[in-house]
Amino acid sequence: MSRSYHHGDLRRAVLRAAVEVIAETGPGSVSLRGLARRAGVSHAAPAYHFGDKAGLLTAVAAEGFGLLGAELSAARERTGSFLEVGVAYVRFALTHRGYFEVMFRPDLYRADDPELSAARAATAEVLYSGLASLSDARAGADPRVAGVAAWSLVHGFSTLWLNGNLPRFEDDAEEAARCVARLLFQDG
Amino acid sequence: MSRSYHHGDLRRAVLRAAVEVIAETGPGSVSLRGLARRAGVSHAAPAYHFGDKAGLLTAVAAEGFGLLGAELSAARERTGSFLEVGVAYVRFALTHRGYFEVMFRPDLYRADDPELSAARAATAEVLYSGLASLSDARAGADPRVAGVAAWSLVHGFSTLWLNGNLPRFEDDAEEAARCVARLLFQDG
DNA sequence: TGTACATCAGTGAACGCGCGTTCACTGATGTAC
DNA sequence: TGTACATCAGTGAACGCGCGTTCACTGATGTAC
Repeated sequence: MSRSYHHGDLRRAVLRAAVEVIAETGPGSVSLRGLARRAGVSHAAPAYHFGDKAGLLTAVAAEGFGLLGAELSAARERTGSFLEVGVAYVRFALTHRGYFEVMFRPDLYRADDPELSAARAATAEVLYSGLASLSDARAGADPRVAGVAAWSLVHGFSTLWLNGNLPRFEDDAEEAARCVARLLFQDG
Repeated sequence: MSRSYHHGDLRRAVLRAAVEVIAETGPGSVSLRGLARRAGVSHAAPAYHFGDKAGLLTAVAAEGFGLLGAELSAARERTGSFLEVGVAYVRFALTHRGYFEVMFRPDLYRADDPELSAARAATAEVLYSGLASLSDARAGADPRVAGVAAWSLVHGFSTLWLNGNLPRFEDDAEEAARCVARLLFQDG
């Protein structure tokens, strides 16, 4: 990538900086000037590209939903297990903290952005499509309720772990998540 | 309360303002000057009392853990049901958002503060003491794992609901939480 | 009961800082002829 | 192939703002005598 006047991929550079900063110190400490500094571009460049902070975080969230959807799909195809889809959700949260911390905070971005909405819906589809097998196992359970339960469990585990609230009874977060999820997803 | 030079209960006034602001716009938008304005005191007063923002949020978290512990205890004594303790957790999160949003973000406060640690430990005790009955029902489950599962479920539900991520398939969050939790806490 | 003094809670002016935003600009690239 | 011009990506100086912090201060309260 030439170090000329035109950066070439300023958008990527700023997004990368954003995800790094958010993973380190949370979305609250994102400033356009700070990202510009980290990405090595002029302080006005992020605003030039993304309009404002909400525009930037919208792009982060959209990209994050795309990545999450891909990882959940891959886990389902690789293992055929809904339990493992849940474990993949936790793994995503822990390894892509910079995305995860933004995605579920719609107050931080423009939730009606069409690109974001599409990515979000595609991800939800993956999550919910695995539910048929789960609710078969639990006779009579409303699949929507079962879906929210599954989502709540893996989401809660992820946020509690990320914020350092869980007793570290396992070094391995992924294995801990699997044990925990097994109590709800008994097909595992 | 006299409107004299000495406020009388400036500490309470600032804490109340903080909890209100956090419930409205999140902990990121707390500023000491903003709280002072809202509480009707001089801009330097919050720093005078709490030292800095972390000191203020430490006080918020400590008070929050005290309130949560009391509500969980009350729910257990009122109903004798671990399921209802979980529902009370969700109810607390939704009705005391200003506290809840701080309590599980130890990066925002001084987690080693003794008063806070005590309140936190007392709350954990209430949560975990109900686990014996739960793990009896699930033969062979490690009670620590069962505890983390229960906590993850109600915590995840609370945060997803608060941030507007759950499809509102029920108007009544508390009843929705009860349905969801029943899938894990089968004693309900 | 009255006076003097210390202490304590809170004030408000002043400071320097990083921020978002604006805007005239500049340099590279693409297109027409 | 060469020249002229338009467009587009990014710049950098300047602005006004709200913030946290400092510090000399003030006014109320408590204590000693």
